[in-house]
Amino acid sequence: MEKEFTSLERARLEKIQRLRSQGIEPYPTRAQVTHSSTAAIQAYEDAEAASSDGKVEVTLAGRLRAIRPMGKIAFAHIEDGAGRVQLLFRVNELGQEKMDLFVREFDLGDFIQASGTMFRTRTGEITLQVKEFQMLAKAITPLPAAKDEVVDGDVVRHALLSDPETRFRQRYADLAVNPEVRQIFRTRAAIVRALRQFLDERGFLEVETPILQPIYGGAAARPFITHHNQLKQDLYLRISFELYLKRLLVGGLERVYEIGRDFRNEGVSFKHNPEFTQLEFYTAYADFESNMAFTEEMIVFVCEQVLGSRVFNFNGHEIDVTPPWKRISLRQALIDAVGIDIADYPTGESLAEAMRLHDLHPAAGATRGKLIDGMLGDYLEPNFIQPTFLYDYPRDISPLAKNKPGDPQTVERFEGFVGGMELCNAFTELNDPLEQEARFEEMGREYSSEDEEHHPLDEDYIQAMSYGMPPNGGFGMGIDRLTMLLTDKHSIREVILFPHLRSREED
RNA sequence: GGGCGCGUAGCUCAAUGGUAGAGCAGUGGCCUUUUAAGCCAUUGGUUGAGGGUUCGAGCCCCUCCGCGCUCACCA
Repeated sequence: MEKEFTSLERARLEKIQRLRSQGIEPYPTRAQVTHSSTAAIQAYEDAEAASSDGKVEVTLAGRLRAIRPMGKIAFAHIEDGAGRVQLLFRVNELGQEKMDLFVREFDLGDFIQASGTMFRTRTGEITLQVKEFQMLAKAITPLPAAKDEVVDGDVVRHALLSDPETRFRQRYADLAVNPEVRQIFRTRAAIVRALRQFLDERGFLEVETPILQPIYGGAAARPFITHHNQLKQDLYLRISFELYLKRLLVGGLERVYEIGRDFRNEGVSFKHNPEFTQLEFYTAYADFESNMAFTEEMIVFVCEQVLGSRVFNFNGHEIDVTPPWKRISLRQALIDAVGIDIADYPTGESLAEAMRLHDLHPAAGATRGKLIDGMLGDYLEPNFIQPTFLYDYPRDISPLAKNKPGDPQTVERFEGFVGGMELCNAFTELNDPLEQEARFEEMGREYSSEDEEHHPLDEDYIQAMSYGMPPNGGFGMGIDRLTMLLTDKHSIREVILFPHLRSREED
């Protein structure tokens, strides 16, 4: 397919030709940089404070974000990873030929390098007086942004790229013109770093387990299927790490965690992307109860590391993660919210009938657990704005969790909610191999084999458990959603660098 | 998958069914401390794609593509 250039791009291609005809390489191999933009400004301020006469000589590099030619002089701003700094080009300093070169052939978006002396302009802005400059990389396509304005020291961008489709399809352009987008991903990295530090300091071992799996499991989700050609074997992209991580407990690794990608072949929404990042950890001799306190401690640690605060704003709410978080049983929460005591309805049929009496609409053919889960999502989750642990879940939607003693319908499990979203999910892990096998078979009966959430029986997992698995508590949390909370973004696409979009048809 | 909305210049946006426009960017010119610099001139469009109605369609109708919101779905 022949690439078609716009008139703006053709103008810049002609500039490349002109540069080359003058013996100037528009994409030189190397740059020499002595200071970042902010470091150069700092160096000048330091020299000023010391009232030294020593001139601050620097070589800076960055992307041209503003040019203001005024005849015999021209002001420009370049932006680098640290910030932005003004450049002053003067014909007296450079000569007419170099001045013309800059004004005629350099464009917004080009990467350039400039050397000279730092000084302060009449308006007080610390600026590089340019003695030498060169092109580092010519931009052919103009950046999708208008010029910047500086108001009281703050950069105000006009006509900034806002079309979500372009922003996500051409995330590089979004990042290039929207600095706050870059900040989201710095925050995201800081969150992951804080989680690792927290777990590493507590004796956890970070591990990696298979992404390509012969049997998927550990969650109720439809998998992506792929194929190994040479082995002639279908494989699944993992939907969770759970079953592999717990195998490691059998092997004597008592505290393990993994941060990585899960893949679920389901609909996309503001809080669902087909691939997303998950943290899971498993702790021998822990249980769901101790995991609640551990979760509170971990989230507080992350917030303090990343935000320097336990309080943040999300979607117009001030959220405070200071422990203890609200704790309420799923049963009690549903009594409060919809007036149904699930303990009174031991079967799916009776619960569905009760829901109809309360003018709710039970999904046809759903199991008791799925009905409860449905009410949870509709009537509980959106209202859990402040951090809340919901605990004691129905057994039939939790096939890997251990029974609550004395209550055969309920398992020791909790989910943590913040900002009206499920953030994490944890339970006391089932470690009885015979019961685990029975649970898988139970699932097999209740969910038809056509059901997308049908759980395949992982015999090797049973085999592992039969060697003896220490009692343990497991935990899973969506990193994307935690990032949404800490950056006050309300769509998962904002916190994923390259979110999934439908392919565009070539024409 | 259903419903609602959106798609116009590189970006942000206008345009009762009646000649497709503005700001910024671009191009040419003036301009030696500006900062969305300013001033003068000027280029730029298959209005997402295709079909239909009409004397005439960016606008009305149909199909398709993409995006958003929402519902369904989602341990």
